[in-house]
Amino acid sequence: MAEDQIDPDIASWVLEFLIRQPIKDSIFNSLLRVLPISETNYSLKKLILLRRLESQVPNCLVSENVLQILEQIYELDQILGSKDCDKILGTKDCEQIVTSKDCDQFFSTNGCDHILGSKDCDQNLGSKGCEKNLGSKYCDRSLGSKDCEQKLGSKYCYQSLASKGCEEKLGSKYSDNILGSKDCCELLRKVYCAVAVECTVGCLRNGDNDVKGEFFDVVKRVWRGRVREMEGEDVGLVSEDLLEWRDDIEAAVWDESVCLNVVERSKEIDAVEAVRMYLKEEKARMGPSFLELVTDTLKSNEGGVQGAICSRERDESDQCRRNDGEEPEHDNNDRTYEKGKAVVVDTEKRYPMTRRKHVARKRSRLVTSCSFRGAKITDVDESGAGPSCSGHLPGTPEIKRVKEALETSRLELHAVVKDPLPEALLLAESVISVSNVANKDLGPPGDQNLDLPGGQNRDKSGEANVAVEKMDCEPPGDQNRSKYFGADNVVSVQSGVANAGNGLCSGQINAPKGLMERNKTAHTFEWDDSIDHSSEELSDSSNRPHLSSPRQRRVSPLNIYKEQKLAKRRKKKRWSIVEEDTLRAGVQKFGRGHWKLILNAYRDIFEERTEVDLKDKWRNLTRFE
DNA sequence: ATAGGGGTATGC
DNA sequence: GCATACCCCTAT
Repeated sequence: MAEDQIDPDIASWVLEFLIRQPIKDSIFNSLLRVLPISETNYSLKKLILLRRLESQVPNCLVSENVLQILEQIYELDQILGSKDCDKILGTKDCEQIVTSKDCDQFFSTNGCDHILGSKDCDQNLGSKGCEKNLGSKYCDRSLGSKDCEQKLGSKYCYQSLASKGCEEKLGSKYSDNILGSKDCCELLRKVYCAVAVECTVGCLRNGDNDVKGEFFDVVKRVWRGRVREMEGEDVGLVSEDLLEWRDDIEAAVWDESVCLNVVERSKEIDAVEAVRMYLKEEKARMGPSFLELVTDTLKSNEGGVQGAICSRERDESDQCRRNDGEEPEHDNNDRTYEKGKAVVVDTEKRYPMTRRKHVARKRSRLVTSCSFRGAKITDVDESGAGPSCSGHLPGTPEIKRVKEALETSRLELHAVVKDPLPEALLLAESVISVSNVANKDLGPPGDQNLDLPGGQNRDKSGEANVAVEKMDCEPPGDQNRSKYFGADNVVSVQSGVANAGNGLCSGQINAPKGLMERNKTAHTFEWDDSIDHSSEELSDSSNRPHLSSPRQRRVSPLNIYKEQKLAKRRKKKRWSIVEEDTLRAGVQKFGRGHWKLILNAYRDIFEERTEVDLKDKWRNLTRFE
């Protein structure tokens, strides 16, 4: 793992938690950009796709975009459902899933311009810089198998990443929850069929002048394109129903009576409802987020942590440690450990957690100081803890502290909702903080400081420096967001966020924001490790873990001039086929001239486009017609 | 928010 | 130089 990055697992926990919350898509996009997500975290990717899917539903936006999402979900299901993860991780399948295209979607390299604070990425940091920070290079560097093996050792890889013994490690319950089941695949097929039909026949019902032309275009794109391609590749998403509809629709292209019949039959299909049902099913299967599970477990089981820790005391086996080569080879009673080294708590032994045991293990070895891509998330409570660990067995007070810290952070997360992004980071930090409490109090570290060997990068001041600026408030993606994933499971904490979110953004346009939309006001600043020791004035009076204000990178007047000059004009970006098709579909659905509506409806497709761009492009597309 | 004119970059 | 695509400005 690179030194200056937050632990990808922590990032994924945060995202996994927030994805179930009614947070605006734009904010979530920002999170996706700043948090390092493992390329192999397929379940999280699936959650992201499900959220994208859900953001389409409330506005009845059954478009080809929905088909694309469903196809991606299916691909992820295939990977998640595979028993031989080794095969997946190194194969073409994997590459297909984690291609640069996906990186664009998940990490939004375009948004990188914004995050890095300039309008011309090439000029200031270059596309290389973007890739380093967010793109595939970054992923490769921090999570790629080669690096992973070097840094973490194969054993750790085996534990952390989806591995051959996936089912064994994760437990059957977890597998059942996360991995795609046959039932769900069947449901997915039905949804796909319904959406494909709706996409096609919908334009016949709702279209205006050039109904037949548009219908034929959709037939070409969906049925002769997508469906035929899938059929050729024997993709399981293709059902018999789908093929029957394909035949009927093809016939409808040439035969008016068949066309009328198809339109009539299609009325029996409610694609939006089908998507809703599918989402409901998936939500029910996935259950609560890991963080909620942890807090619930801590609340319900007094002896959970203690048991785990005791277990650790007893079981000092190497499998609990990271075998990363940087780990000093001394036993747990060695008092010479540096502060910041993390203790390993084998949560699997006693922790009553039935799912994600692999991450539960990782949770317990969180570092005292964690970097966050140029920003640092550091230990908050340094008081009273010396450089070395006490080495004593944990007592009830320590357990209480762990629990209270986590619970307090959880409540604060929901109480302060003006800025969800820092909240997410706060949550991540709180997890780290809780871990720190355990680390300091629960004995010597058997594990290593994961990211900061020797503790060199630690901020001794105890402040948490996260270079993320507060973002503005944008309209909620949808009022129906109160029905987010896992709503049943997060009743106690969700309402606050939902209300506050709606309150903050009330009165604004209730247009759906694409999940991958970049936030125009969000930006981060480059961290300069060499200077910062000016934390005193930034320290928060509150006891909770806090995030300090970002510090802006110094920019020379020459560069400022360059930026201003370059800011005058965006970088030219060619329209993709998908964008063009989506624009056509949007015009067909909403009508020409409703550019803002179309943009909002397909925000994730029209990344970086404005309504004017859409208008101009339509002008170009129709210029010679 | 949208429409239309015009500037600029790019490819031929 | 021309055509085209993309982008920006401005009037409505």
